Amino acid sequence: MNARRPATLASLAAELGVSRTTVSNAYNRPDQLSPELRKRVLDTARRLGYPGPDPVARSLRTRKAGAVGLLLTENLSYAFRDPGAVVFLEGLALACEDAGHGLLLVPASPEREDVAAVHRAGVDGFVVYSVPDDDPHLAAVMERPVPVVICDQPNLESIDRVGIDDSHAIKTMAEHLINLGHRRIGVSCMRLARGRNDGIASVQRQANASFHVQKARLTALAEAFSEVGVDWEQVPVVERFDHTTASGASAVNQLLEMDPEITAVVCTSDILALGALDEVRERGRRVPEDLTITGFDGIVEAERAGLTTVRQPILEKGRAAGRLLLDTSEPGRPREVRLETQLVTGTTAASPRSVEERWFGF
Amino acid sequence: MNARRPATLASLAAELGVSRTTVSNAYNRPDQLSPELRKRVLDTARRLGYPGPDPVARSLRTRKAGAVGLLLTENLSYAFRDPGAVVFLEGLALACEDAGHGLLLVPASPEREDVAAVHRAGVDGFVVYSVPDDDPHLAAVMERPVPVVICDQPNLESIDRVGIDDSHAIKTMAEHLINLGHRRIGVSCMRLARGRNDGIASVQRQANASFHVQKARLTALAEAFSEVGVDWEQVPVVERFDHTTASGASAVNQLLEMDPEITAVVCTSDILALGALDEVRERGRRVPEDLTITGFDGIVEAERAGLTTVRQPILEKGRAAGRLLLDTSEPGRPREVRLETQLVTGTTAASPRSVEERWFGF
DNA sequence: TTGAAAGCGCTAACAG
DNA sequence: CTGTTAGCGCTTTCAA
Repeated sequence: MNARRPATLASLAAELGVSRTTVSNAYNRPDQLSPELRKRVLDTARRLGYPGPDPVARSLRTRKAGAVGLLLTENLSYAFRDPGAVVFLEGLALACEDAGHGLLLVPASPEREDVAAVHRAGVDGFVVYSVPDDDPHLAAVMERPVPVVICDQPNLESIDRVGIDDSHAIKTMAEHLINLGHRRIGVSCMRLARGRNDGIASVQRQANASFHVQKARLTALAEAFSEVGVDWEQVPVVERFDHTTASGASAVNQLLEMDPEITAVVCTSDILALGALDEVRERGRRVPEDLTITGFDGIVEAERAGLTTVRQPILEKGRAAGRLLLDTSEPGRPREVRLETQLVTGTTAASPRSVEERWFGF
Repeated sequence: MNARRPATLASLAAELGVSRTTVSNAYNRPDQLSPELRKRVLDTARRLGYPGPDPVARSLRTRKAGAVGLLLTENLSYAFRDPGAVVFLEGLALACEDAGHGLLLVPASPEREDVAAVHRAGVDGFVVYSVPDDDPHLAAVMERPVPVVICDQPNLESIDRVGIDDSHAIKTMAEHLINLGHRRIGVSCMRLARGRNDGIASVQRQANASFHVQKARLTALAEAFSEVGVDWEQVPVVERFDHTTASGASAVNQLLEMDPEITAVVCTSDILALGALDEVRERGRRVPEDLTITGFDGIVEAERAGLTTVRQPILEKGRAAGRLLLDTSEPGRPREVRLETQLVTGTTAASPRSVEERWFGF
């Protein structure tokens, strides 16, 4: 049992004294041969330990792998550590499941530039989840002669895409804060480029960001606040490479150091915001009384914490990406799915208190 | 760009006037040809839109897919909804990553018996995560001539395995409860067989359970409590098919209905326990004052809730499974990795109060 | 219903 | 350093 390379379709056919076609049909086209013969074939197969047609050989012949490849910026394992990514995966898995396809997670470390894994992947198409414009893995994916769907970023012409209107989404948040009276803010954002930079993100760096989504959000924030007279050049923006709550914590500290007078910290993700929230409270400041903190994504952890944030339908993004990829009818590519977002008014944003209030309490 | 089936290694070779070997070497053995020639090959490839060697054809030839398959009991998407499963996946992904292998999630619904996906999977081996003894998908996996590692269950001779000592683990919990003075308990457990059964699990059903892990835990509980004079036949045990907090909630209700006098509810998973915890508190009972509730697994949500539980190293299980599978040296199979567990004394278990105390408070 | 012929696209000896 | 020879194991017209 479980012997190596025991029998092939050909050897089975020989053993039975029938043609390979017949054996193949026994497995793939039951209606193409008599039930008795089929049974005989299958029985003999069992006896010989023939495990059925080799999937790789079959794939080569049929040009179908029955699997979807997923490429993401991060280490494979990261996908399971980030709540947003997990939900995206769930949605994608749902779509794959429906189509009877497997989901292949392609190992693509952001550090190591090992594109080989992309070349090795036996898949019928790729879903690319939120990678930078200049990602070499993405380039490798694009070379493969299979359909590709990109989620979130980058924003390539001629490629199917699913995402949200980041600019609009964060503007609803900006307006919310502006209406509350905030004019002096700080921004905590995610990685802006492939190179690690944990610190200030200059206006220059913001403009050159290779992560389209982050760039769009920063740009929209700048626009919205500029309109009410804020000089964006003066707004402290800090960037963190790792997407963790620890990053969120250190980022908020840096912001507060750069400008202790800020009344609100806008985070471009819930993870960063949750990290900031914990840190700030731990250091004795009250949220939202002393400081407003907002997030982006709408993950369940954020909801649980009462975070004021922007909710995007992450599960739907995954599902839509999978469907788009697996949809055989091709009604004019490139296609685009743009999902709706929604401002979630939690308990971490309030009007800034006047300086007197801050010093003297109520 | 992105044209269909544009060029093959052979056509490239013809175009260049060299042999296929040379082109192959250009990709796979850079040291086997002059840098100039290699460059010429690669340049021409780019010009012709040749995407590099076809991964499937290569796999067929080399008999390596560069991916490991994962089979689990549940729908693919479930894997991302269950915190324990997510952590397991993370560990497995870590191991795959290290080896540069992809991770293929094989769609295997517990309801639909579609084994085809297992046959289609182009992988170098399978990790099987916690499936019942009689799972048809498992049977299909076993037929494939590739290495297999089983995690948790079932407990097959001749197959590499990673798991914990379930019997010992839950006994530490049983002893803890017994020491606290509990003698009248109820048990909430997970699915015992492939068929859906949301309700009482008779002693008979417990004995016939096809999920080895659950069975081991129940058996060990029965032993431990029998030793102190408890008649296991009288202990209410309820089973839930879906592994959700909602199941945990309904299960605890059913237990309390069956025997309002129980002082502790032992759950065989943290998810069930957390569901029970919420439900019981919502209905006005205090935990642990009025009722003790315990879990199993040690997921972070449990820790956060202060659940008294048994922690098992889930991440390590995933990683160990991956390593075992990918470990090329084969020092005498079948091998087994047995991980340690640890009783976590949280705040949801305490000594049962006497009846008087219950009625009259302190 | 069954069989014969013709590759799918590639790599791995081995010989030059 | 380069080419020749032989398949990997299967499916699929097409004809019998």
